[in-house]
Amino acid sequence: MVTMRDVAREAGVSKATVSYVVSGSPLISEKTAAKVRAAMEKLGYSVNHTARALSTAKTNAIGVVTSFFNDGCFSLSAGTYLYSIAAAARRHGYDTMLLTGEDSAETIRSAALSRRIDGVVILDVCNDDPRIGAIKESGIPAVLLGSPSDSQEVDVVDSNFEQAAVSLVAWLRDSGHRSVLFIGWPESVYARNLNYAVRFRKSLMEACEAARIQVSAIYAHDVTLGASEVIQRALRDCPFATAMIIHNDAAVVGAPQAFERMGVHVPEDLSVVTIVPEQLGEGMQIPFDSVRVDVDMVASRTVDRLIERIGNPDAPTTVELLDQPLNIQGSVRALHVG
Amino acid sequence: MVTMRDVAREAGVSKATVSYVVSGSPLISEKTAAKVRAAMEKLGYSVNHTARALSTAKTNAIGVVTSFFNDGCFSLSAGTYLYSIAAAARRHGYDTMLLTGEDSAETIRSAALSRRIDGVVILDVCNDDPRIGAIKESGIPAVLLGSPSDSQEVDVVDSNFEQAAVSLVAWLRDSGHRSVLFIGWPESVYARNLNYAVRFRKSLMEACEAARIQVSAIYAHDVTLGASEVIQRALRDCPFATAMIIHNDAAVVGAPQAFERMGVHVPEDLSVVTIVPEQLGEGMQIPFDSVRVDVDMVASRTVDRLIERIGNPDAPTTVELLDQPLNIQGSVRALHVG
DNA sequence: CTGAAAGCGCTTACAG
DNA sequence: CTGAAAGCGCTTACAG
Repeated sequence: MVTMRDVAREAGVSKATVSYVVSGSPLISEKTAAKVRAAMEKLGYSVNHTARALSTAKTNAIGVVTSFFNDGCFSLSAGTYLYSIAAAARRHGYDTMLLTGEDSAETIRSAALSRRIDGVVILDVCNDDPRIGAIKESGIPAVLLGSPSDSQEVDVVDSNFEQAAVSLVAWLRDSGHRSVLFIGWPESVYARNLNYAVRFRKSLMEACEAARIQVSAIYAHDVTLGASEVIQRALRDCPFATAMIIHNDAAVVGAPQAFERMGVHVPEDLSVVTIVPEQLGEGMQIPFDSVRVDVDMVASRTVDRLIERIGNPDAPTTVELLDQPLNIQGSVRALHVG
Repeated sequence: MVTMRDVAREAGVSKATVSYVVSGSPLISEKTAAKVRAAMEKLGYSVNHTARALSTAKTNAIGVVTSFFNDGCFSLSAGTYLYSIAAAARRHGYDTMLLTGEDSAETIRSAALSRRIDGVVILDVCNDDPRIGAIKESGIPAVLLGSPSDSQEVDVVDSNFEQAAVSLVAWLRDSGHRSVLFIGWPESVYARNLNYAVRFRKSLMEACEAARIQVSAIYAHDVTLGASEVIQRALRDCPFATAMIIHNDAAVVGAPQAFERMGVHVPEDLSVVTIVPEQLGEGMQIPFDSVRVDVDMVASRTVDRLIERIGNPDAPTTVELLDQPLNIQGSVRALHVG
């Protein structure tokens, strides 16, 4: 292994000078720097990350905690968030560590205590999430990608699911719809208090109430892609509904086939709106008017916030809910009010 | 931050003794060890991972390199592999670093050079994968989760796609089928030489030839879940085929709806077999006779192999292709030979 | 503008 | 069975 010592010797300077060149200090003359760079090049030197980390007390790595599963089934969008977070971290010069463990609160605690990471992003946040306690205890810089009812002074960045619900309801209301079906996640997701599910539903119900829209909620049995069953059930139970709001990635993906099978034409027979991760919408050509969650942007902002927090542990905490755009595709029909 | 010094002072012993206790050396008397443990407990000590890494020249972390995408669309199973790899690594006491970068060969090189990780797992391996060169150059311990045509003396662990193809063909042949449709990944996937796609197809074609089964291959336009289009096209083009082999996760997921829409009954009108990640099969209740790839087992074995390699860089390299079981669900009809 | 030196928090022969 | 000491490869005041 070639170290700074070797480079220093080769270039005829001291270790300190090499170090300054590596970190790009302007104090070093260009002439010396060139000499050092030549030596590094020649020897194939690369700074030892561990040694630097020990010296600076910074690992330049963040952790990301995710369960990967919701309700026992592999989450369709977990990978997307991971990817976007890792990419954003890299832009800041940080590596991303996958913090996967049985007991994720414990995982956070030990990662923090052993100083393996400088900060942590929490995904799939629930209300009363035990991981929040672990963060507070260990004092590790953290950002919740999710907005629990009580974030306990931990930074929050997330999509604005409240606004999303409001804008979808407004769109249906303005188009004259007065009776809608809500297709949700499995009940267990709400029971676990997963914040995005709970927040969207709550806001949706309130918006419908305010708009005097009648809602029937139907929940998927499980998180499967063949979720057409729930849609079928919904339409049977509520034949008078003129519109459907879907918040369930798998059901959104399965919906076009379900409609086709049942001979339901969108929007002639039924108007449909949804909320989905943008990547899902693109890749799968979701044909519904929908709020598109820009995962890359949300992840990016989350990492930005974490880096800021690492840099300034005492700054006041913030809650950022990012509005997501409504994408109109012609799946909502304007009803004649009569 | 509480260090070994603090613990040593508190317990009235030397740093060395504390270190031995932490690492569980049997040389320390139980009495002393108890004293030290009490001090650690009292002060809330936890070993500083970075310092240990510098001292031992081991990071206890592995990297995993994945593109997350195949053909521009988010891979349905990427997350599954990541999750299983991270879990397996954890069992060995290793952390998992997400190595995501534009130029993944370069990413590997720099991670290796800066000694951030002890070894690396490569996913989505292609024939002539440039990352293999980066591995050889940097000399970092590595395992390919995938089996390229030339693995250049790098360890390989993967599902046995050859055997999978053979067993699916045998099953169709024994059931009397003589003309089958093959639904593959988009052509771009084969063009990129993604090893699992290429290997499965090649083995399939050979097995069909040997069994005197006629094959028509149809490729998806893109990797979308609404891949029913390709199935529809296939059935139109080859109405005489009695069976279908699908190797394309998205198409497998979309197939039941596609059949339903087209009024095709399985297995009465058409026999169907597939190969899918087990997690997909479970979660999505794929109703087809299929080879189920046990991702967890493959990932686990991959990590085992990597840890062995890290422990013994000079051991001979191996290629492990793991047979996957055929799962019969009644989607193949026995034809009367006549 | 550059170098000598201390220090980051561990581990590990080695001596006792 | 335990401790003093060197060393891992960096960074960073500090002195010059």
